Amino acid sequence: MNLTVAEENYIKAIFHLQQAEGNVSTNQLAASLHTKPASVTDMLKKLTNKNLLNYKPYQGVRLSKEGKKQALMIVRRHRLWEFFLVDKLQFGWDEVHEVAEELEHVSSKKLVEKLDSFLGHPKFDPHGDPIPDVHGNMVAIRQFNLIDIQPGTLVEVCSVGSQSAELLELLRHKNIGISTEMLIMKKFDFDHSVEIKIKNSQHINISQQLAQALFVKLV
Amino acid sequence: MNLTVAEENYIKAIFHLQQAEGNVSTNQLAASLHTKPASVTDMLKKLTNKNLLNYKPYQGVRLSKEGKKQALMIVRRHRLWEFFLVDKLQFGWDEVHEVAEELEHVSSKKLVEKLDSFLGHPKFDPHGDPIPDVHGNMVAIRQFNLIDIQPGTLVEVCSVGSQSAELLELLRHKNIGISTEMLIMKKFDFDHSVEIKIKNSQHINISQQLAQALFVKLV
DNA sequence: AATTATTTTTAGACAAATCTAAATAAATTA
DNA sequence: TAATTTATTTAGATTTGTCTAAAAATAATT
Repeated sequence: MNLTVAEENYIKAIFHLQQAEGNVSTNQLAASLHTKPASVTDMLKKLTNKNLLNYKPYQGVRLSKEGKKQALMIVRRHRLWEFFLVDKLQFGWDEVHEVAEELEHVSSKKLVEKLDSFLGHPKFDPHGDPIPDVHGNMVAIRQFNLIDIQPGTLVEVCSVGSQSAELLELLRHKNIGISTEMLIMKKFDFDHSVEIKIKNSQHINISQQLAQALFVKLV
Repeated sequence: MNLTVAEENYIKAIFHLQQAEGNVSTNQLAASLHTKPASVTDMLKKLTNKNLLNYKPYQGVRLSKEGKKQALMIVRRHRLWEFFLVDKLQFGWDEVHEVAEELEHVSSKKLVEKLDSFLGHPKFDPHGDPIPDVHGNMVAIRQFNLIDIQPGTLVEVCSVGSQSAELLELLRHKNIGISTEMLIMKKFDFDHSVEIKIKNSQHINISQQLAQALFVKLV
């Protein structure tokens, strides 16, 4: 099953839209892909012939089993590259999307698996979205960057943004690890640092850089 | 100047062919790109309109100044990605070409420059071909991988394949550095190690891994 | 120099992905 | 329910990059 760039973009857009809504409409897709409804109809027919979609005219569309499998692999590539760009190339997490849109279409199986190993099999991308594994499995819950959490919220650390020795050293020093629970106390505008309180411990301050490297879930 | 993948592939092919020969013929290009002469003629007209080529019907073609500039940036991306694949993702140097063919078309300026920094501004790709810098300048001489040199040859170290601490430690220990001259004595089939003699020093043995990381020129 | 062979270009067609404009189906509202 | 609005599909055209077959230019050979 070899897909063109255009086909992959349709599959990915349908995947994301059908998470929220049920069946995805032609107009929704056209808006999402910055194209016209007539073009969408054409492509839906084509992808239906390839058994990637369940599509009935006027009834909207959903991914077939095979379509979902393809979508998960595209999302996997996209999020792995986003992680690479932030963790290795020092991109800001807000400037990686467009570049990852291009890299995701390089589909060498070997490249993707070696990249995954090189990155240390990350579970979440820099936005906190889960990265599907090689079989398409991924964590269901949405994780948040600590920097985005409002004061007063109780959260639990789920994963860290990189595996660098420097980060791990700092985490050990602050006694923060996976599944550490913490209450967000205050955010300081001056340096974007965050004051937190770890269960049965004192208040500590976390720098912007560290907060951006911590992914948490609400408890 | 935004080029399509097809256009970039033509520019790159012309660049490589005009190194060897003078003007590049339609048939040569068709063979090199696995396409038909008629298709080549069409594309040559198109690229000529974009001022990337100097082309006269029946007279063959050469890159214009702007075309050469574009070609050098494509080659730069290709070789940087090849270096990345071998040095970071542990690909064999003989299996990177096809993947790099795809990655080279991702043309984000920022991506390429950050990748270059991340890799330590390498001067040669894993095949010993020079990597053009951001201005299109590159070393003229062809370098060779030490592993490919025949016994009896006198060579001089020009660059090393990576900047890892582990490699640098080993080189220091063996007293090998840039511009070290060495005579290749013997190659062992069992482990692909190489016996060399450094000027004014004793014979030493170099492992396959180390030999692959050393780039030399003939003296 | 005339003929033959090779190379290159032109002419016309095709698939992929898109578009506009018109037609049709579905949903909404009076 | 009928009329109207909105959503979707069809029909036909366009662009990009390719192709085959035929024509034209160049090169090689007798």
